[in-house]
Parts: sequence; structure tokens; C-alpha cells
Amino acid sequence: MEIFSEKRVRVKKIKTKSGELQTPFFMPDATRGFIKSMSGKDLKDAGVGPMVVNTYHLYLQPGMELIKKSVSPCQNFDGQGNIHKFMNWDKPLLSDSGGYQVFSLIHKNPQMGKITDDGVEFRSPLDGSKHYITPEKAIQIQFDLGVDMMVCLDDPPPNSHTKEKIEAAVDRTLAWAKRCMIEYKKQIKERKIEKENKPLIFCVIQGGEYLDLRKKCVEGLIEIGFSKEGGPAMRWDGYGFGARHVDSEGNFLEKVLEYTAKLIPEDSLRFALGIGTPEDIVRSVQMGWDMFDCVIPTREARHGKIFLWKDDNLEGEFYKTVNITNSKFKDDFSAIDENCDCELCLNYSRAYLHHIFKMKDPLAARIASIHNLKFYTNLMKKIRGEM
RNA sequence: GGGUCGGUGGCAGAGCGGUCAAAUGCAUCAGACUGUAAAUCUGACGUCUUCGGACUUCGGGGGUUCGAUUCCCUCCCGGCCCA
Repeated sequence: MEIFSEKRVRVKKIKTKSGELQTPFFMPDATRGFIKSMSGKDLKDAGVGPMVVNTYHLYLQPGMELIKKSVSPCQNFDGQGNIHKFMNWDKPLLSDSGGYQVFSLIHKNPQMGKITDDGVEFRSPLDGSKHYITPEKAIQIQFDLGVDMMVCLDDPPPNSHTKEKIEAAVDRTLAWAKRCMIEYKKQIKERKIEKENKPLIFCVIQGGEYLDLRKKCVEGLIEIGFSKEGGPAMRWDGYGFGARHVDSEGNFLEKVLEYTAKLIPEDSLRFALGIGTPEDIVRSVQMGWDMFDCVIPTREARHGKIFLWKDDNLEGEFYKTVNITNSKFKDDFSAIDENCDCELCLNYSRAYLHHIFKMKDPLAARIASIHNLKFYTNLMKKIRGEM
């Protein structure tokens, strides 16, 4: 793998209370505490380790009271009820703060809530009930979730906003990151969490497509890591790239990603939120990004799009996707991917998968999801040089 | 044999004098999906097109009318009821 022989890949181990992780890694989105249509066994078969859950979704449903009470009937977990026990998932989990959800909800429909400097007031799309989330509350919820990695509440404006508005979002993101850090220190102290069990904390870098704003944001965030406000200074474990990383035409914001990665302290984790397609992940890894999460492999699996390897070398067009619902697969009895050993590829033909998709049976979504996630976990193994 | 209701695009099913190439749903075909309001959404779906339109369609045939998928006659086919 030529492009990765230049030590541009930051392969390093990180420790969490649920086990070690090796960068670069990919986390599928188990937003509501599950990956649609998949069991824990399916996920393990696909090679999945860490996953992302969402603070906003879990807070609304099933609610924190239930999660704090939960008990796993099949496995011993330490401590009180948490999302690991509820899901019966003993590998690392990262919770996203929910800022992205609340903001996109409000940006799409201003009647759904309002944003102030103090926090966000929003209506639940489930039942219309009113909720109020502050940076402090977002952190408290994530401690209650009991995750291994947590993310500050941020303000992610659409990249199409004016520079003034993007800068205001940067300022708010910084103010909220500071409050999140103070709350984080407070929770660690109050909950008497030992050093080795501390969840990793990630801040988020905003700034849209403006390099100077990205720089301003990172510098402000680094400074917060040196602040002794609320307790001894604590550095961020990682920095996330916030907002969309593609422009309105779908072009990857290569320069912004590359520039921003360089601003992040060398020994901190670099989390490219929401990235992405396999080629976007490869490019981002080359820029120095360490962690990724994206709905693409699972959502597209449910929609019949299957990822196939073309080339072991991760250069050029190393993969392709097929829409298995296309009529050309109706009588194609070949294997889905001859080079894959997932449940789907070992057992079924393209024609059969085509058929169960056409019949809309949930089995189609399930086995396609296993396949696509296996593709992604293998992609990361190839990037790390493990296969 | 008599009565009655009905025959509409691949299917189901609206329309019942012009605004109908014909609602809607399904099926079909293609596309989108990037910190999941997504098992979702978009587009195409008679033929041809210089994308302005043009042409042939609503069981068959005939009629009324400026004009019929819509009204009348007749034939064919189907459901139900009575013999």
C-alpha cells in the first residue's frame, strides 16, 4: 500500500474504559442505541468495534431514567445502569452531543425551537413536548449514558451561512466548549471517576469553509484546555471536525479538512465527524484524521446499495457500489463479492439478494448491512496495514 | 331465457359532455443518500419529438354533438338476481 508507506497514517492505540482502540477507526452510527435491522452478533460478524450513539435521540427515547436503571441479563458490566448495559455492547461507545440534531431540526423548521447563548430550546418531533438542553446538560446526559467518548454541545450552522453567522457560531461553540469542559471536570469529581475510567472528551471545530475561522476556533479550543477554571487544567482528548465537509455540489472540502487537521495538537485525536465515503475516509486519513463515523454503509445497505472491492490497493477507484435492486441483477446468480466472507457473500447470489430486496423483507437490509459494515471494517484494517 | 350492474393505462380503481394522455395506490424503471426526523426521498412510466408540441388511446362497431372516457343504439364479455 504505497500511499500509506509514508507514515502518514497515524496508527496508535488509545485506551478507553471499554477497551483499546487502534486508529484510524470507523464507528457505525447506532444513533438510537442500535443499528437498524442488526443484532449484536451481526455487528460482531461484521467486525464492528466502537459505535456512535446519540445523546439527543436517547434522551428523548427511551429517556435517561430508563437507561440509568438498565441491567444486562446476559453479561456482567461494572457500575450503574448505562447504555452499554442497555444495548449489551461491551465495546467502546462514543456519544454525539445532539447539537447537530437540534440545530438541523431548528434550521429546517424554526418553529421546532430556538437557540440562545445559554442553550437550545426545542420541541420533540415525537410528541411536541418542550425540552431545554444546555452545554452542561449535554455533558451530564453523556455521563449518565456511561459512554467511553463524549462530545461537547456545539453550534453547527450550514456552510451556506454568511461569514458573520459562521463566526457567531464559532464564538458560541467556543463559549459552550468552555462550559462543557467545566462541567466535565465537575462530573469527574462528583462521580469520583478514576483516571483510567474517565471518558475521553472531544470538542468540535466550527468555521465552515473559512480557514481563518477554523484557525480561530482551534486556537480558542486549545486555550480552554489550558484553563484552570472549574479545576486543574484538562486538555481535550480529541478535536472533531464540525459541519458538513462537502460543499453544496458535493465536493469534498479537501483544503479545509487538511488545513484544520494540521492545527490540531499532534497528540490529540482527530475525529472527522460524519465522514464518509470510502475515498473520503482514505483522503482524510492521509491528512491525519484518526476517527470516523457515518451513516453511509448502513443507510445505503438498507436502500440496496452494496459496496464491492475492486482493488486491494487503496488508490484510484478501489471499490464500486452496485444497486442490487437494478433489474440487471434479476438473474445474476454470481456471488455478491467473491472476495468477501460475510454471511451474505458466503450464502447468497446477487439474484437472491435482488429478490429479497424487491420483496422488501427485512432480511435484505440485515444481510446487506452486515456486508457493507464488513466492507468498512476491512477498509480500516487495510488502512492500518492489518490486511 | 328475463332483469340488473359493469367492462378505463401492467394490476386495482377514480372520472361520467370540453380544463383527460386520463386522479390515486400498487407494480415497473432509474437516481439520490456523508456527526440518521431516512426500511426514506426524487424523477420517469401510450408513441414520436427540433422539447414548442405532434399523433393514437378508456371492450368492438355505429350514432347524437362544434366537441364523447362521459349521452344513445347495437354486438361481444363478466358479476349478481329471477326463471
